[in-house]
Amino acid sequence: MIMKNRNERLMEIRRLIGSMNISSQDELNKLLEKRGYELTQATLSRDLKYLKVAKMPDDQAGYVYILPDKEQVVEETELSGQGLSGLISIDFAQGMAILRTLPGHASSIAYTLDNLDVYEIAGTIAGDDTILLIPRDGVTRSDLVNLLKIRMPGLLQEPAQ
Amino acid sequence: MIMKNRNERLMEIRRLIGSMNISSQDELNKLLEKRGYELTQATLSRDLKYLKVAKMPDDQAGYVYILPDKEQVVEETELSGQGLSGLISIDFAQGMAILRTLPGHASSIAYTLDNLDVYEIAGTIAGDDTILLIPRDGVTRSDLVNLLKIRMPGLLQEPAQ
DNA sequence: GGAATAAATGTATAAATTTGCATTTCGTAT
DNA sequence: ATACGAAATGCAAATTTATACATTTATTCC
Repeated sequence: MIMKNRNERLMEIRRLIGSMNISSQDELNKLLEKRGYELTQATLSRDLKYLKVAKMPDDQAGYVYILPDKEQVVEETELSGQGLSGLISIDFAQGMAILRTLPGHASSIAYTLDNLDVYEIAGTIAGDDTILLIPRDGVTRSDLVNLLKIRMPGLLQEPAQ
Repeated sequence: MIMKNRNERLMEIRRLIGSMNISSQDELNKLLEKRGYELTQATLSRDLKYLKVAKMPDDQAGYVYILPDKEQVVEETELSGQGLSGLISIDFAQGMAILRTLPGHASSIAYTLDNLDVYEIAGTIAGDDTILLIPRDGVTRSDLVNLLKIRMPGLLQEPAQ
């Protein structure tokens, strides 16, 4: 049986937790099984620790898992202002993202992106008006686009597929 | 032995969790004991659920409890802009807080405060330029001042004690 | 006040999560 | 290819957390 790799699984876990209310590791594990992943609850516990997923009380479901939101904290402060306003577009090639920026803006934007400290971004390299963003394995285009949209609403235009 | 009441305990739990890294309910319970509270882990579990305290993985401590942060989410959007800019001052009397606002601003600010949906605020009543804010039992002045400071940095001047 | 009702808590137990240790898998260098 | 070290995982036990049920404590309504 072909075992999908860990990074794909981690991304799938993020997607699941981000898109629905999940109350226990067993519940999450069943969802993962349906998607072709096979693992024990112990591994799941470690995955959630790695992803910094928190379990929070919820009126409806009792308890739900939530993704870490350095996002809201860092983002609103660092990005909304002028932090990322020089960003022009995103494109994808060779499994990586190429961000175009205004001349001279690349390194500061890349710096900001690095400091988001999000799972999806493995690293960045900046030139003068271009940033090469290396996504972690398993991260899709739309994952990245969504990520960036959240952080710079209005600034980002959908890249041509 | 005089048992401090539940609300005081809940506030103390919030303070403890907000100010230090706590990794388990037993650990928290011991801290509470030192402060004169006596309760079982079961009650603590219920308290944490009531307070919507989440347990999140942490590089240092393994796991730590964190306070819910509707704050950052709601706040940045609803308040930073003009939502609370009409607020002038805070004062305290009879265990309640009296907020002064620009004329006509009271009810909209009170509405915003209500929708913060934070534990500390039991309720509000607004006139034209004054808001009566009823804190929950056990909530101190500085609790409230800190709460408001977080939401409207710069807008709030320390009230005369 | 006293009965009735609801809220809070304890006890004991079940459920859920974490972790030490052994094993397997994977990558890398020889 | 083989050997080595590191990373990932499973298994089982320990720890931690949640909850059903009973009891106590507080509140409300006559």
